[in-house]
Amino acid sequence: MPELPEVETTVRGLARYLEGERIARVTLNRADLRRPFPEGLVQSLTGATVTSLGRRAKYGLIHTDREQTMVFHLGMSGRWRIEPETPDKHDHLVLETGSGHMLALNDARRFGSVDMVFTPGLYQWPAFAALGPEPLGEDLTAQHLAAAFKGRAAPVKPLLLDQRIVAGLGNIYVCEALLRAGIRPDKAAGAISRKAIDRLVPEIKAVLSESIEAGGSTIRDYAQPNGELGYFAANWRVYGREAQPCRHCGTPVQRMVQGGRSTFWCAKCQK
DNA sequence: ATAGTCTCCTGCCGGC
DNA sequence: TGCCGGCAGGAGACTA
Repeated sequence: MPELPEVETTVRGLARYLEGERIARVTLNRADLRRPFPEGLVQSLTGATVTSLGRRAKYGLIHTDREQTMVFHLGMSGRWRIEPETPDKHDHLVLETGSGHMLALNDARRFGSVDMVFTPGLYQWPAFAALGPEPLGEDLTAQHLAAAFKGRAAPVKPLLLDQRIVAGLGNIYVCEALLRAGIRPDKAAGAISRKAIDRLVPEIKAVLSESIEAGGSTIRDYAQPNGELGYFAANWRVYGREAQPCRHCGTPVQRMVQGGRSTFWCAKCQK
């Protein structure tokens, strides 16, 4: 499910149930996701009060009053289920708050992760230290991307999925941003003009912002027992639309595989 | 350093 | 109906 907008929407939804709340009970229903749950996770969280929530790239952050932050990643299939009416076999970690809310981290494929990190050193944590700039922040500039692309023979699309270059983009929004900027996904990154990069940066920010806004407007859905939080597929211009007309020019959308992952693009709009 | 491939895991969908 | 292959939002470990 989750790219940056989905994680952001998830965090905002969780905040309504967790911010200022004491965690009364933590239940682990298995020992691991992608990696084992951290040692002492239950003990670290139980009795702690959540001071605030946040997000870095595709990671959600649950800060506690013990200088410990629970860092979660949703992988491919992760989601939080709010007040689930019935347990699900993929509810791997369950939090119960002092005021009786129940929140279940559900992840069928278990590509996600949970870590507890010392809050004051959070951004020196190795996984975070390696991340590139937040795409919605001021650090993602055309200059930054131009420097990252310089001399690179690799196609631009897989490079934009590299979290060291931009932190938070995933397969869907990279496809969408490249379409909007009119850049071929298989163009060598180093061959992309500064002018095209100047178009790309605002389109990255726009597509992410629009998606967060759409998510925010349907945040009510998030609180439903099934915990579904969909992508806003109706707004996609190319992703998942092979052979359907490009929403800009009507030409059938193409699909190709790059690095083992599907890329959707328009041969007419993207040069 | 860079580029490309493979893998983890489960669920779903389409074809036969 | 049931089986099988292919595909899926991510990312890290490999290899050349």
